[in-house]
Amino acid sequence: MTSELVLAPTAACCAPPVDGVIDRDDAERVARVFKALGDPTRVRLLSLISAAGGGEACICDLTDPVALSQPTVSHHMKQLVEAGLVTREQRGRWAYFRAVPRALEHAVSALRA
Amino acid sequence: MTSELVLAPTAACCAPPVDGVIDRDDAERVARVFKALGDPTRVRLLSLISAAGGGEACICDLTDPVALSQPTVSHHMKQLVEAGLVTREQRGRWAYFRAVPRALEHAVSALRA
DNA sequence: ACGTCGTATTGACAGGTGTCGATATGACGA
DNA sequence: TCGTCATATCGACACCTGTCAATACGACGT
Repeated sequence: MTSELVLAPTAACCAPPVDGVIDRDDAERVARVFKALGDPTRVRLLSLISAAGGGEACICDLTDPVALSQPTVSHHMKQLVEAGLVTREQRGRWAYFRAVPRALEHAVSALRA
Repeated sequence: MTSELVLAPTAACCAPPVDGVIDRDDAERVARVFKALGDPTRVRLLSLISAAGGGEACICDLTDPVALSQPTVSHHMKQLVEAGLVTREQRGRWAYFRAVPRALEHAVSALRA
C-alpha cells in the first residue's frame, strides 16, 4: 500500500466521494452504454443503421447483413435502444431505428469526470 | 423487406463489403474495447487510475475504493490491459497501471468508419 | 373477417462472466 | 535461507448472454 487514495471508510454504504473519480451510479450508467457495444454484432448493427439511407433502418434491412435470425436481431436492437444508443419508431408494420447522435460521446465524457 | 442493403451473398464466408459499414474484424476489435468497459467496476477502476497521483496506481491502491477482493481486482485489471485500455508495469513487488491516452477515442472513431 | 407480413416475446440451451477463498509465484529484507 | 509482502492463478459457484425455433402480436390489404 503506497498511499491512501480514499480517506473515508469505504465498505460501509454510500458512494465514497473520491475526488475526480466517477461515482458508482454514473459508472453503472456509463457501463450500460459500453456493455451494449461490447458485442460485435451490435457494433455492426449500429454501424449499419448509421450508414443506411436516411440514417434509418428496419429489422428486415439488418437480418441479412449480420446473417442472424430475426429474433436475435430484434433482441440486439432492444439492447441498443435500452442503452440509449438508438431510437425506435413504429411506422406501419415496420420498426425504424436511428442512431442517437452523441450518445456514445456522452458516455465517454462522463468517464472523464 | 423494403430494400436490399447488401448485394453479395452474406452467409458464405468473408466480410461482405457493405460501403461505409464497419467490417467484421474491426467490429470484433472495437467490441472488445467496449466490452472491457461494460462493467461498472472496470469503469471505476479506469477512472481511479486516471485520477490517481502521477496517473498510475497499483492493485493495492484499488482494492479498497472498489471494495472487492484482491483476486477480483487483479482479474479486472487483466481485462483492461488485454483490451489495450491500460498498461501494466512491474516495478519491484508492485504492478503499476496507467491509462492508455486515446485508446477509447480510437475505438469510438473506428466505429464511425 | 381473414390471411399475410414485419416484429416482439417465450422457452430452451451452451457458453461466458463476476466473484470469492485457497494457493502459487516472485521480489524484497533480515 | 527464510519469512513477508504484492500480485497472479486456480477451482468453484451463481448468474448472465447470445442464439435459435416456435409462437404471439399487430398492422395492413383484400
